[in-house]
Amino acid sequence: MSKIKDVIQGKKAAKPPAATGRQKLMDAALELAGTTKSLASLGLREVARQAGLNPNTFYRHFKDFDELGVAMLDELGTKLRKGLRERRLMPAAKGLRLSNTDNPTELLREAQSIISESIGLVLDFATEHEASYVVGIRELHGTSPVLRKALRNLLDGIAQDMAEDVLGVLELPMVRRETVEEISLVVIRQMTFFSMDYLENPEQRDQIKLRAERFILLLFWGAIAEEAPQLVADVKFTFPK
Amino acid sequence: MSKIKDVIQGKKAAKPPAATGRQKLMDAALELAGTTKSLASLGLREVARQAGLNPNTFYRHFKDFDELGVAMLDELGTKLRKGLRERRLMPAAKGLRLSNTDNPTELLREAQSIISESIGLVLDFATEHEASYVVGIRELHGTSPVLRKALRNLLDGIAQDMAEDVLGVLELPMVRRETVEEISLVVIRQMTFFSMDYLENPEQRDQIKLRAERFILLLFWGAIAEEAPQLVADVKFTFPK
DNA sequence: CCTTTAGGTATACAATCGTCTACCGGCAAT
DNA sequence: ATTGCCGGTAGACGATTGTATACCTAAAGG
Repeated sequence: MSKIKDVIQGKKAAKPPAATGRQKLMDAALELAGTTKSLASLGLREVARQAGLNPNTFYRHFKDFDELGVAMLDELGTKLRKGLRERRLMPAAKGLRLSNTDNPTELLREAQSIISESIGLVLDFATEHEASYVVGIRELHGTSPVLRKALRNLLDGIAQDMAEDVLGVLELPMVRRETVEEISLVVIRQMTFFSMDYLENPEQRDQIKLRAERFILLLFWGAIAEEAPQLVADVKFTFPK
Repeated sequence: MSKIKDVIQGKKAAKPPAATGRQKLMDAALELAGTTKSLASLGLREVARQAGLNPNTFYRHFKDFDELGVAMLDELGTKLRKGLRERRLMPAAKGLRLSNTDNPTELLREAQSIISESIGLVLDFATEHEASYVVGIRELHGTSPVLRKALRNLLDGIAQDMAEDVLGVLELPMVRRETVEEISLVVIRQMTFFSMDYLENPEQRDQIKLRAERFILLLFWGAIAEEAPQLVADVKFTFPK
């Protein structure tokens, strides 16, 4: 029972169920930015058209494109951090506290498996939310200072989470807190490269994932070697190849 | 003695001396992209105006914006790799071959100073060519597949250089070639982050540089610990703090 | 019941855009 | 001496852009 006007203008043709105009705009922007252009280079009319809305409606919800961008990245960040936080405590819930200094070899073997799992979580998330993910990484080095800062903060926050995980769950007793935080930061940043490779080369995913794991292990192994050299010599531990 | 037409249209007002139209366009694009927008979002007329040229002149030299971008990044890449290659062989020329396995402590101390120098080279380059550098990193994650691929190849090439440096000059006997190549790649990629931080936070440059050095040391230290654990325990070597 | 407000629409305007066609001077080669 | 191209300009085109003004409706609040 749609009115003539609606038919002419193609209204009410939203994709999923009903979505608030704001969300429609964000979805439209995501769709366009994911395939074609960068967020900052999108046209106001362009997104409005894609959303099936009047150009002016844009102003009702956002005044800038930066504002829209921040909202989008906000959504992305929330989803990501929630997703990671939800599952990251699983080892702790399982009562798995790896502070066993008696058998460091076994400790490291467990640590490796946890790292592998975490990497898997991130890569899975990237795969499932490819569009948002790519847009996010794009804006990380993009032209808008506002969005850049927002992305930096997101990554830093994730790095903090990771550091706390390592310190809390793994309880690596031989590595200083400061070092763990430093490692977490570079790991999270490096993951942007790994995950982009992962998305762009589906046929090499296993290998890329392995590389990422090896990278992290190298860092922690280096840290352990720095602060507890004797341990390294004693433990029999081979890297995955 | 400029003609009236020229005055009206503001011609002949090129900045440095005489530049071929092609170069003028590239400079103009760089100037605009460095401050305001992303390469892909630049307007043909916009750059032509900035270059003091007729819009149509653009077509004489490039057919795409991708083509202009490739040319610019080509220039950047050539400058960068040349600059690095010029100075990278200095240690070798000095006859400094660090394959002294008798005194690994001293070896590592030298290695550290070489790393520090190399990092300095990269950061200095970034500082001296800030505009081009930032644009390059921006396009590394940008929207144009062509430019992305070009940038990837550039980084990969630099990583290869670095790997050969490490293998040739340092001659770390205990680390496998494959590992060195892997480390070089992640180091070069991580340097994009470090160098952006470096440019954006001039007051923290010393600290950022130190972080970068520590990062690299961690990786190599980890690799050594992996493949020659006993060495780590024997050598007395403290990280810079 | 009246009024405000939030979300959406229609129309209009000046500016900018990419591109097409055509013209022009210099320089080199035939 | 003529031909042809290379780099540059001029002008015009239709399309698209961001924004301003004004109108509409449904819901909420008093």
